[in-house]
Amino acid sequence: MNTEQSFSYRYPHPAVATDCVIFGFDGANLKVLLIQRGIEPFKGSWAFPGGFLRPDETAEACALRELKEETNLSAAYVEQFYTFTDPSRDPRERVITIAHFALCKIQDVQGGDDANKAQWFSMDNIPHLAFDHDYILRVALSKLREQIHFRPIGFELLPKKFTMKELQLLYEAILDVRFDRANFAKKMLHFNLLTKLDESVWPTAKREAHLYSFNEDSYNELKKKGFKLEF
Amino acid sequence: MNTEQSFSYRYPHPAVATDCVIFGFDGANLKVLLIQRGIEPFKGSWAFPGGFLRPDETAEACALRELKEETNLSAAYVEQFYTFTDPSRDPRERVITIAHFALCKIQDVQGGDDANKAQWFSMDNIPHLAFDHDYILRVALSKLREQIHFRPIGFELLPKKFTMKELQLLYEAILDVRFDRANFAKKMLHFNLLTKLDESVWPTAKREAHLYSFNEDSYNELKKKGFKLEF
DNA sequence: TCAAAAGTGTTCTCCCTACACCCATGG
DNA sequence: CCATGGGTGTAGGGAGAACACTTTTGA
Repeated sequence: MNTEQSFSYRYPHPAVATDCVIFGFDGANLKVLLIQRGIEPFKGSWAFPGGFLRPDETAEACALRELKEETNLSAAYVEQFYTFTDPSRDPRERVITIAHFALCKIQDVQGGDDANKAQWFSMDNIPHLAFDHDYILRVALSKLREQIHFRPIGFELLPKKFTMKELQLLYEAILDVRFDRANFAKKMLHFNLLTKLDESVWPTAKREAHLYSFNEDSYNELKKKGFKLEF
Repeated sequence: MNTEQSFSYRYPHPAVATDCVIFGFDGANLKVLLIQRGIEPFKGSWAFPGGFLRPDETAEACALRELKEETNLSAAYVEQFYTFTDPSRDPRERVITIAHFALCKIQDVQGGDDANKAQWFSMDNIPHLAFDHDYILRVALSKLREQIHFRPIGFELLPKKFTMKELQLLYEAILDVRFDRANFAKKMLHFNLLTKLDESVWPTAKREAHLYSFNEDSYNELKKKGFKLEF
């Protein structure tokens, strides 16, 4: 480090913010929660919830706080994925943003939306976003796709109990692929991450389907040994 | 975004820096290039090269500039991997650092080291580092291990021409595993990323070994279709 | 002459793939 | 009674793990 400059750092400090790309899953499509901006710049445009870093909080704490303030979500899984530093990405002054993605069970957020004009959008129907948020979204999705190979974070998007079909639709939506029904189930059950419950449901019609839940203990076991989810 | 605060952002802005974890490979061990600090705080301790973000440069440009200034390296592969924001990570004032890792061919850097007291350290023999750089190094290594599954960035650490043995040792060093010689070669050749050259060398002793080079064209082909390197 | 390094081949096993088949239900 | 969706089984192919064999050289 060029330590002479450390104390007498003569350049103006940029503002530092965090943004939160919130993913959800409605049973068929991957969704993103957006907020409509009330003031300039980009008034009326949709954007990710976010805000400025306070003196005593980490980026993650900031992201969680903004999440709570703007969407009433609290316990979602949050992970920092990239910091965007283009000098002209904010027209007012220089703002760098530490971007996070959050995964949440979509049913939790139904309700307290109206105040902030928050709304879920399907990934294939996203409006043009404020600032460089279009770009940020693309990066977020590609990082989510990478991460899903190392941790079963997909489960954060599902309710506690879910059918094999729902799980498959989720992975298909995230990775934008199609799987063979039978083989997907076999592969998933191999990992020993799922607990087959005694309950079952009639999801849409026709036949009943078993319910599964995610087994956190098995996951912690697997983590120690190291493992990879392959798709 | 809480836009009321955007203009009249009343909190002091933290200083923003970049740090560069520089990985190299000497044919046997994974190495990290460290710089000995000349002034307080942590005077005499080893740390990563890094410095403060200037008003008109991106984080990546800053990382490349610091790399050049402090180690004379220029064309290494650089990738941002995490931003560290703990409020007390710098004892002087609040500094957040956008951390990058750089991969470079170790032979390129031999030479212009002395001025800055730069030195290569083996991963299994790292001294206690300044600031939170011990922690940053652990994160850097784990991100490097993740990335190596999606892009063949390992080749950035090898000279233009290399033997299969060297390639294997590199992957073994990065992932800290052992591979079967025959199976590793078969797997690598399957990807079609390597060009077998007509030349060969006597690496250490005993028998001659074929030389290979990394085939960028095949890699770009593969990227379009999407692929995974599995180990 | 022997050990080490490089190149090559072989076998076994397991898992992924691609289907096929059954069952239960609602229309 | 038939289309649909859930559950399960199976044959084939391919890839990885383990290991054996050969060749060439330096000590």
